[in-house]
Amino acid sequence: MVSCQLALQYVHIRQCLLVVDRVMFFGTFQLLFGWVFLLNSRWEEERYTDGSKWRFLEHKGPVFAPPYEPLPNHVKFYYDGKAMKLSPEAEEVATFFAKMLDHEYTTKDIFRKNFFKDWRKEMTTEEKAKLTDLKKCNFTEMSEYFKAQSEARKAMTKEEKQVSKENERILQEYGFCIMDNHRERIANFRIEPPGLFRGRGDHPKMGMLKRRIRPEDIIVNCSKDSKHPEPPPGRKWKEVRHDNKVTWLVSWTENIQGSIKYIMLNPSSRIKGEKDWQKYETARRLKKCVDRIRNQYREDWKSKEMRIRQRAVALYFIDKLALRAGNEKEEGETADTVGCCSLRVEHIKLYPENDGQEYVVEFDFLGKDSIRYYNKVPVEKRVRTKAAFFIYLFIFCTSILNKHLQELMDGLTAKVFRTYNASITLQQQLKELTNVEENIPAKILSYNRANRAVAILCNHQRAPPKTFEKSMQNLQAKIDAKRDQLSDAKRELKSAKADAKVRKDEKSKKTVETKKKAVQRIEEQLMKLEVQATDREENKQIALGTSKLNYLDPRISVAWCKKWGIPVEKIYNKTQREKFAWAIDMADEDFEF
DNA sequence: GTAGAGACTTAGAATTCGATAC
DNA sequence: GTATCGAATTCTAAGTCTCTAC
Repeated sequence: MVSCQLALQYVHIRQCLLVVDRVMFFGTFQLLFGWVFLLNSRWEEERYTDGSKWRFLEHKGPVFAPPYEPLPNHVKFYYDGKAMKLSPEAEEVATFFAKMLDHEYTTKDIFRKNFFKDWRKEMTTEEKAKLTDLKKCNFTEMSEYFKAQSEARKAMTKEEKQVSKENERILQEYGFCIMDNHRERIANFRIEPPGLFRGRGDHPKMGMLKRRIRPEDIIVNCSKDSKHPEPPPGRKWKEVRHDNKVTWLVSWTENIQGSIKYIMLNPSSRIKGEKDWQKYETARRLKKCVDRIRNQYREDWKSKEMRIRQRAVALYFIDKLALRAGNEKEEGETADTVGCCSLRVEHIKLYPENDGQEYVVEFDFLGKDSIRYYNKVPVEKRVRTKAAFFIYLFIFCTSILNKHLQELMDGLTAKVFRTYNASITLQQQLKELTNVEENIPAKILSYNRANRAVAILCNHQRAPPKTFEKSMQNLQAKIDAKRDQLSDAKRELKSAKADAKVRKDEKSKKTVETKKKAVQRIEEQLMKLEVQATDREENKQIALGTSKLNYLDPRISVAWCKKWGIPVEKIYNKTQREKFAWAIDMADEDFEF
């Protein structure tokens, strides 16, 4: 606990020191406050005991999507083969569809149906009467126009620079806020532009119109004593709130699901960094009592109460397979996806014996983001018997499960098991796979393999990149060329050696040395390419970044780097290093998760 | 105890950036 | 200088979990 507090304090101190770096942007005023903040630690304690998340918050408000620009007259929309001028409202919605014309979405019935229904709401009475069949609508010319525009944008190098200057200006003006005397980066300061809703999987609402968000929809959150963000001229905010128990700066309600959207801080901010660190500390606490909890749920399999037996089986799956909790969802409102507690009978098959293994459970269901989870696992005999009850009779409620977990350990929820099992797997895999003899590229391949083991555990998949085959071919071509280069270099070395044997002079000896070095250099380059190819092939369908960013305690990776003298830059890019700054500064070689 | 709102994290796809080869 | 392609970044959907009102 003491070390946790020290670490937390350290993070705060580091944040204050960062103010020095930021003085270029922010001036000495900020620097001065940074140090006052550093010295006034009592202030900190107060913030953590009264439940507030901040003392002072000031920002400029959100950046709205640019207004709709009507299409030039020569770009036509056709209905039933005839050109037709649409009203601006209907035209805007039509452009959303036109921009997606090449996408598979526009071929799906639900998407088309939802789009057409919402599009008609934006039409004038005459348009409504005339446009009755989506099949007769021709958006090709619109689509071609947008494609040409995007090509032209790519070609304009100089003007592009103007755009990025403008982006930088907007970033500096709206992309930062002041929270407790620190200038913090805002994650998503731009309001989501209007468009067509793209749900994942078979989403019943795909294609619906995501309406334009106006200042009147926006709730702004800031300090009472701050300079409040101004709405655009002649407009009003929905509300200006001063709630320091929450971390969001701006919120609005979206029209598809009726859920609230937020503008929050960047992962590099103090508020997010501390939360992340706490998450890993909870997972480390689980490590200390996981044996007791595992014994307990094994014991519970024998319980006379079915409720307890089922709970124990669910927990076993969450622990062993890193399944998500699986909250209940409103039927028909979202894609049909499940997690552990919402599994249904059709998602599981039970085998007394399968492929030479006893008591096998086969899982086949769509999880978060409609990613398929398929796994066949041998389980303990009792589980198989209880699982039969579980899937027939029980749809377990996650809040009851979490309540039980809370009793087992303070702060324990189903999600903590995922964090714990992911991090401990990485630590074990790194120990197992890192070979002392290997050079840095080979060690990094081992590091990536350890990461992949975690990604497989957490079922982090991605669609193979469209350019995958081509990129593999390119890499293979490079490897072949390098191999040719190597055999040429070896041949040259051989002949230089023979030459030196005959001549026996200094010049030919030097030539041999130079040729030797060339061979070594090419061998190293070749190995690097081969490692890269292996890595890319193994990564084909695995979303490596997800586990790396959300489940793996960065101190494990940083400690591994320190142990093998590998620069942290080799495993974390700039953004990742900013997010994990707390860990990079703190972790040492002996860190044990 | 339960439903729903609210706040926050986790997630893969889409887009943009920038290094490299020519 | 430009084209290409992989990496980095952005975007926003889709989860988890807590809290509150009944």
